Amino acid sequence: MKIIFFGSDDFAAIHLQHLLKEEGHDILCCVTGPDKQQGRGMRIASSPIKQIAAEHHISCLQPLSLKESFVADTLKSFKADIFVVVAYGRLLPQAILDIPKMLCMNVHGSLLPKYRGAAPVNWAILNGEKETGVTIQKMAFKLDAGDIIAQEVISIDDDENAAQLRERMALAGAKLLVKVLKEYPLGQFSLSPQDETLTTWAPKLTKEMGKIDWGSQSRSIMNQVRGLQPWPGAYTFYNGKMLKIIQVGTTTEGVGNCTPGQVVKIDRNGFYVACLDKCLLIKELQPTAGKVMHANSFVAGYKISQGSLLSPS
RNA sequence: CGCGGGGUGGAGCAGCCCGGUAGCUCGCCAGGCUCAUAACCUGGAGGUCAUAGGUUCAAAUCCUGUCCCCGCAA
Repeated sequence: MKIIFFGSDDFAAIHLQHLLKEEGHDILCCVTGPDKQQGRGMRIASSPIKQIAAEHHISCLQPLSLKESFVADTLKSFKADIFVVVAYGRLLPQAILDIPKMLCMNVHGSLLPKYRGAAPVNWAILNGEKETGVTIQKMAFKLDAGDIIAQEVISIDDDENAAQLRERMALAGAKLLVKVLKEYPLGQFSLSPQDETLTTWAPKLTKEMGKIDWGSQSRSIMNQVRGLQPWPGAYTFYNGKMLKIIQVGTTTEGVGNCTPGQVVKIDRNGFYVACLDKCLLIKELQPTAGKVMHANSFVAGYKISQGSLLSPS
């Protein structure tokens, strides 16, 4: 099939790679966001999609906006069968959606109509879901509201974080995508409309969401730590310095007379911090300017002891 | 040239400002105590102080260059 691929991040990259490996598909062009200055030193970085496209000698469009007039014209000139859109990061105008012969297809990281929006994987974990999934939809102009072509349920492991889950889902999504394209070579996809009444949203994450309130339930803090990986990460402060909390575990340890955020106990596994209901075991963290380290290393070097206080600022 | 932190035995840190003995918590090895232990006691091994040069009687420490790592911000 003649395909034009829209995407930007690593999640999209995995899908693109699977399509490239598959016989019978012709990736005519990739569309991704423009290069921008980013990262330490503000160097110019390009998306993983652009890099893969370059390796495979596929042309790459990086329009600032899809409304620029040359974009639609260029895309039309390829006479593609399908547009595949994965984590592209911006809405496709109707004028673009109408271009491909068959349709625009999107892989979304949730079981639509649940978790429509930018960060479905993170929100599933933040909300403590036990399972989520990937959905392939025929794109409509309304965000993530298209008819469903295929879905696959994926269970969420109890201490899996969003980065790990996302990687598994990218693989599952890529395989499902390849399968769907193979099953319907003529584009006669089965389409089932979404039940709008079941719609929930997964809006973009913010830095602010990462701030840990030790006065919350330990389970919800654990979900926060898991769900905000790798960005923005859950963080707290010790002696005025920010600590990113990378991995935690549940415990049965009570909080005693300790106030939320206080270190109740230290042992081989890490250190135990008082939350609202019980303690949370800190296993792995990262101080500012430091690398990710085991809690024990942190205790050794930063002189954490029973009664030390982690605070929200 | 976006802002900032850092590279010191296997791990994490202190020492640097104010040059002069290699320090702390832990791990590791050996021995001891104990019914027993992730506990406790004693002893031990292990470091070109990132790297190149400079200043000095003397540099982890002061000056200059280089490499590498990380946080913020975007």
